[in-house]
Amino acid sequence: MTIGFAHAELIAVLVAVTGDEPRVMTIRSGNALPSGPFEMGHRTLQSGLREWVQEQTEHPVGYLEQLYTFADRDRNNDIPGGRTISISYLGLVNEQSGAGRPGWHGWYEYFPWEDHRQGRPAVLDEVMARLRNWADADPARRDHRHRRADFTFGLDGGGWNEDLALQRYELLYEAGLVSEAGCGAEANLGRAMFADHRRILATGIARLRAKIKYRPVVFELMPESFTLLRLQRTIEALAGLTLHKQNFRRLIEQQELVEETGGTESETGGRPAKLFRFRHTVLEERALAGTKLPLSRN
Amino acid sequence: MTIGFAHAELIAVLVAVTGDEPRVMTIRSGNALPSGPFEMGHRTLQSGLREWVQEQTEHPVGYLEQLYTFADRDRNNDIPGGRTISISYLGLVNEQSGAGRPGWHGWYEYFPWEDHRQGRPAVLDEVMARLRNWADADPARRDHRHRRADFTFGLDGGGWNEDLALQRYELLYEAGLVSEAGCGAEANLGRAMFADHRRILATGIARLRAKIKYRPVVFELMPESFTLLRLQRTIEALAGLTLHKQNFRRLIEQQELVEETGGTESETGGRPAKLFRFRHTVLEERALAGTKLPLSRN
DNA sequence: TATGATATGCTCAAAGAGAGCATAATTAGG
DNA sequence: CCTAATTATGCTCTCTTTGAGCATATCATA
Repeated sequence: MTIGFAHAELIAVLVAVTGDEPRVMTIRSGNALPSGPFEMGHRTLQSGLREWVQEQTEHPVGYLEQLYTFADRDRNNDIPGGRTISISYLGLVNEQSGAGRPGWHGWYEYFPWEDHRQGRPAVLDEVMARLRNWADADPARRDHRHRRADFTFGLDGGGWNEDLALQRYELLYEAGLVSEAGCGAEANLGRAMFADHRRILATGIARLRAKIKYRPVVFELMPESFTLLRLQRTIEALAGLTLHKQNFRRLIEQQELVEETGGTESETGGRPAKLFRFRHTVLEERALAGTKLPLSRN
Repeated sequence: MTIGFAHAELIAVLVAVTGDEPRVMTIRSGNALPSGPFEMGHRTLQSGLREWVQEQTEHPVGYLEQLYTFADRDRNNDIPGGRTISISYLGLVNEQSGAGRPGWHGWYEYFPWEDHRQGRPAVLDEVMARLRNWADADPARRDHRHRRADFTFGLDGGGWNEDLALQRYELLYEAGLVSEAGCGAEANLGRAMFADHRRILATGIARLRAKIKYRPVVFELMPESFTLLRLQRTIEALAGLTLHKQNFRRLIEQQELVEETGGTESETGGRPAKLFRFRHTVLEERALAGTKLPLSRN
């Protein structure tokens, strides 16, 4: 069988949360995600990326997970005689290291419609208005487009679903409301990025938002010890939602994900909060994968 | 920045369920997964793969999802002057088309310990015994290994978790109990495959087992109309578990995934069963992504 | 000392999940 | 025709999980 040739490139979505803001590591003043060649010397993709990120950013990467591999013909950087295959990864960086340094930009700069922590963001009105225009522009697909818009943006009675970040970006792309899709910069919603990097970022956000619900990955973004409110704020930042405080504590405690360090923190302006640390042993203790199938016991 | 060169290859895990057995499309009498070059002519990876599979197998592929991209140095087929990047996909094929044709092999031929529909499979005793030996062989990591084995194989009180198929295979690989890891063929558990194809198959199985719980992908494996028991048996085949019949029906019905066709089927040996069909509109109706976060409404 | 703020404990109702009993509608066998 | 075996389908009951909110505790500060 014949073999195709291609150029291989790694792209990283590095995430940190500082000051209750989810951030992503960027280059070119926030216009692109860090990327680099896949070097032949490395044993695996994963180890190659890890080394390379460490060098370039001086931040140790905790959790690292493959996101997606792109090789579309219409991607930029197409070099004659071959194609570029981009393998993207999601990496989580501890809060401490990833602090206010340059290069870290807030997620919601790129996706202002994704942050619902202060209630429904105002941009959503504009977004929906323009989606309606787009839907109406094609009489044949009008209904389908309206339903799709309502569904992805939570107007169909189902409510806002934070996991649909990628679908939302893709819809806006299709509707020509982001400049990466070729519309003018003046028509662009959110901040644009180089090539398809904003799409890759959306992929990472969606993946992470889904993952924090069934795997204890948030702790990769936290310092060694933390208060429960700090943990809550971190998750809220990622999900773009606010959580019910008491129920959040109940959830964390009943899952036995954390244990008290014994210390307290009193910088909070109120009653001092107990400090907790992640129980690393849970990683080899439990599955945490909630089956929803109605099993029979026999 | 420099660019790495590589050979690109696509590998497909094509799944069908016939006669209550989950099957995978293979070549070389069941020793390898179908694979092929990534041709330059295609617009996207996905479309390229779809075309290629259609040609090679004459089966239309319904659902298609990227699994994982491998580029490890120690993979076979390494050609001097470059590396092979393998991009693997999971594809679902309708039962009808994928029927008893040659090339389709049952999953559990390769992973006999994964099928718990007839109760705990007998091989598990041997598997665990040999894992214990392996664990005891290294006094330093003994405890950790025992805990890991107990956990992945459900002996730690948590019970069997069907989603851990990949972790189980990886553990057996690490323990040298599969011939792909270099142990002799006589020591191998299950049926071996070429290179790392069995690992890729395990990845596909794990992904599919997890996915059927929150996305209505099973229907890609079903004929147009089917009875609820048929649907249940299909899911049971994939999960390697038996389900509680009445509760299964309740679940399906309350989610409004299906609607009656009006017809019935009486080949069942008992009371005739109503026929149902998948409500394709649910795909654009609901999210089906159950958030487990304790939201606050304000 | 009163006030504001956050931390933390607890309750109550509603929704969901697990298990199993009961009844219905067929076919196969006397 | 009658009976047993077999599968379909309806329904109940309990236990757990989730959603919401009240109440109390413990700090800093004006």
